[in-house]
Amino acid sequence: MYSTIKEEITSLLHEALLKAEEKGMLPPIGKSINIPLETPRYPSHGDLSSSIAFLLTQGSSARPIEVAHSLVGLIQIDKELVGHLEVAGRGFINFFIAPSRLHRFLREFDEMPLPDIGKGRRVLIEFVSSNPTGPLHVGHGRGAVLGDVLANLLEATGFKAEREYYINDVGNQIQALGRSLKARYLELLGVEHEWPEDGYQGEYLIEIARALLEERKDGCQDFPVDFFAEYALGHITEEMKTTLLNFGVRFDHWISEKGLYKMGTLNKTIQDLKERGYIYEQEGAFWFRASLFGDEKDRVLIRETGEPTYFAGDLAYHLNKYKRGYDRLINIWGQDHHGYAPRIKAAISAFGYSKDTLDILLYQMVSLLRDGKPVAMSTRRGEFVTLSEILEEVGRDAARFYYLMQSSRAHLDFDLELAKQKSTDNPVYYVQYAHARISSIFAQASKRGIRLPPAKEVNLSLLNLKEELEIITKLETLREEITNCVINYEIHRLTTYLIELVSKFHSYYKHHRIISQDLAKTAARLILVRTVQMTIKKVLGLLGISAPERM
RNA sequence: GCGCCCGUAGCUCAACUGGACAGAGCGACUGACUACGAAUCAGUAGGCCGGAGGUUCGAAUCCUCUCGGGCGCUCCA
Repeated sequence: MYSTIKEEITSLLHEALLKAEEKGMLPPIGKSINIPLETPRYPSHGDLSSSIAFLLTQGSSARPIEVAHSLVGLIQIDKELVGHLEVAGRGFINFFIAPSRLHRFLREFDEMPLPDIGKGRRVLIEFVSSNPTGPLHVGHGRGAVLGDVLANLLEATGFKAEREYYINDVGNQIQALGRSLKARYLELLGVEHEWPEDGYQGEYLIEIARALLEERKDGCQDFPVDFFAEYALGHITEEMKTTLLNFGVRFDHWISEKGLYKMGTLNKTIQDLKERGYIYEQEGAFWFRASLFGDEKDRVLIRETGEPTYFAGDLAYHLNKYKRGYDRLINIWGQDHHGYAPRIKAAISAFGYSKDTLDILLYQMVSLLRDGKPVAMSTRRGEFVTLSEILEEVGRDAARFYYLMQSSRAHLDFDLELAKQKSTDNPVYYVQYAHARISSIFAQASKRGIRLPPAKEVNLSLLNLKEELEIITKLETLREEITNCVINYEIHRLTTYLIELVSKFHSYYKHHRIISQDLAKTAARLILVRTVQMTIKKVLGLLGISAPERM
């Protein structure tokens, strides 16, 4: 099993700590102490730096710098790992990685899998799940990319991840959708009709009405609203599937709310809750005692009218997910649903599932900007730019990268002009360019009849320039970076990683020849840039973005 | 009114989850293509991390207050 440089140095520190405890130099702190070790901002502070001495002296009169020195005295330096180390500042311990350790990383790169974090555990990611009353727009795009990339990351790190879309195909808004389509249909026939008060005014319904007319001629005037609702739903979900596929997002399951009702899931769930004593009747409605489980108040499950609320269906749905045997559930929601989280968490704990098994990843709202000005959007009024239009205008790669560049916790301005610019304004091309550039180095090499031997047969110690060692160091941190992404759901870090890596490469390329008369050095450098290329490709792949050979 | 999130360079955003001197890109201004792709590189300018207190060896990061923006607070979904 491969261990990272960081893990290896951490264990050096760990051993030194144990020794110090044995010798009575330190009070026993317990072996479980979390040893801080991080990449410092400044290269002069080493490749990795630990502030452990500060931690150890907290609350005592001991001086960090002295503790640091004694610890350093106890560290068994492995010359193949650490070039040298020093105590600096007021007590930091700085490690400088031995070049030979970096060379070993390159040599073994091909056989190095990503860390197995999941160990085969099954995770269900539910995302997008937009109401099927109209086309997808920018906001849904953000959820779609986040969910898709998170699923990719989980799969790459040993989880068994499945993607799911929950279709809310019942309820008031679906009725409104049906009435709206019927109105449009009658309109096309020139029949006198009233426009429904809560109708959906978007153009898309006119198109769907035309399709219906084409298919069924004028025989549907007296059909019930349900018929029209069904027809509209079919069209809209098909459209959504197509858009998502164009965006590179594929779902394993499309779950219909109506389907769950038909299976009796809802009734069973409510019955079950009743037996557990978490339901009471008041003012003609049935309430769930959510406040017993951390929600701020109780919630209605069955309305006075006898109809279930959306929450009731969602509760049944979540229970259904658990019954399908997943170890962990992830829901990706827009920030506008955050108030809903305690409710659904209360529901699952009422059924005995730990709240920790459901992670709700919230992303902030997205505004669409054109010419620097926000574009107002409303599904109901039919004013919006669809995701499909954005994709057409910006392109899949650029759109995905744009979404992924910033933390999901921050509000996102999707600026159409910025996103589609083919310049360094748009880092996606900066990254892809590096990949294409390396391809062309290899084209050049083969034109000159150079063939690249396996890394094991190349003298990698010829890679001793500062820039070269920095690039390898950066390559080596990928595993850690990915681990952090998976654990903290901070996907935007991968785009930052790529930009940093690629910037080091471009600079190196500009200043040093890869292919030269010196065959041994050429081979070593080719191994280096090939590893850079493979890394770019790997990460872009996780982000669902192509890695072109030329552009 | 209550709750959640966000305020960092002119603009869009980072900052390894409490570490050492605050980091990129764009925009502005200089410079670099007769050897592997200039969608690139090298450099200059730009900051009271919204504000005020506090916690400690150390704060953009944690706590309190405050100002500004977003989103919630339905028998809507």
